[in-house]
Amino acid sequence: MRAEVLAILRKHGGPLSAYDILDALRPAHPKIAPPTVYRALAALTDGGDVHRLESLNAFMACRGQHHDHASIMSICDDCGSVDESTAPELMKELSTIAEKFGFEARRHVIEVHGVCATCGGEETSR
Amino acid sequence: MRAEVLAILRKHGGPLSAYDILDALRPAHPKIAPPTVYRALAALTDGGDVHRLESLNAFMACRGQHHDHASIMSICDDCGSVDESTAPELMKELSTIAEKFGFEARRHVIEVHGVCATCGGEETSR
DNA sequence: TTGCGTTGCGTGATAATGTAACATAGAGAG
DNA sequence: CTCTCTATGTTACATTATCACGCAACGCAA
Repeated sequence: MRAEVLAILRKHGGPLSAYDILDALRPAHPKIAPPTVYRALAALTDGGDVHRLESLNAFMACRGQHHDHASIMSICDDCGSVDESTAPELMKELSTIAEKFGFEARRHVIEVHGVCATCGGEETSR
Repeated sequence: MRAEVLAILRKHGGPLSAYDILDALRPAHPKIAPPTVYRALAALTDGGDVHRLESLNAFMACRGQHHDHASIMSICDDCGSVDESTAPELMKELSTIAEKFGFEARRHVIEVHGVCATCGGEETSR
């Protein structure tokens, strides 16, 4: 089941809601219900194969190889595309900031909303 | 209405769901419905008086003075407390990373889950 | 005054997202 | 075989969020 969910996410490329995935699974599994999908997604996100986009309530296959460190998700509010990038040193800074208050960081959620290159056109040279 | 919602959030101090707020408003407004609360929250988040915690589906009064730049929300997964901090230079870095792909950043969501000083200080394996 | 646009809110319905609780099925160890 | 563990199926429900419509209040200009 996890493999099927992962395949759907990879094939689609972009973010999908749990219920989009549910619909995609229905042809093959007519009787499928939400808990099955959520369980598969939980296992996949735990394993680092899938990211959850908290600000979209959606899920996306992790591109590239598994990394322990979290990713920066750049979300285009215009076309809905999402780009994944990493910046380990930035994560470290972030953890350090939290640690100043005795906070022990375990999971980073970093999502940047904006407009992607395609949608933004070409101006805005800063 | 916005003022009432803001007062409730400030008084509580921590994060509240929209429906928690709804319940808090019910004594004074017996006929209140979800759209009213969501409209007030939308206006308050737009104005920077309230933060939305995307990974909790909750809302929190902004502490300190209004800042244009986004905040880093440190969320304790144990006790639910949330600390707000800022790091403008880190935001800048983050925007810069996104800009490498031609992405124009407009809104940053940065939420760090972990264990706060109070909860982590004591040994607990609940 | 009247008319007009804007804004905020009420109302009812419904959509979208997520979980709890318990039942079932199959693999592997002893 | 039987026990146990894990994954999944199943039913029902809980939580979070939005849509569409209408109305009342306000400011403001003719």
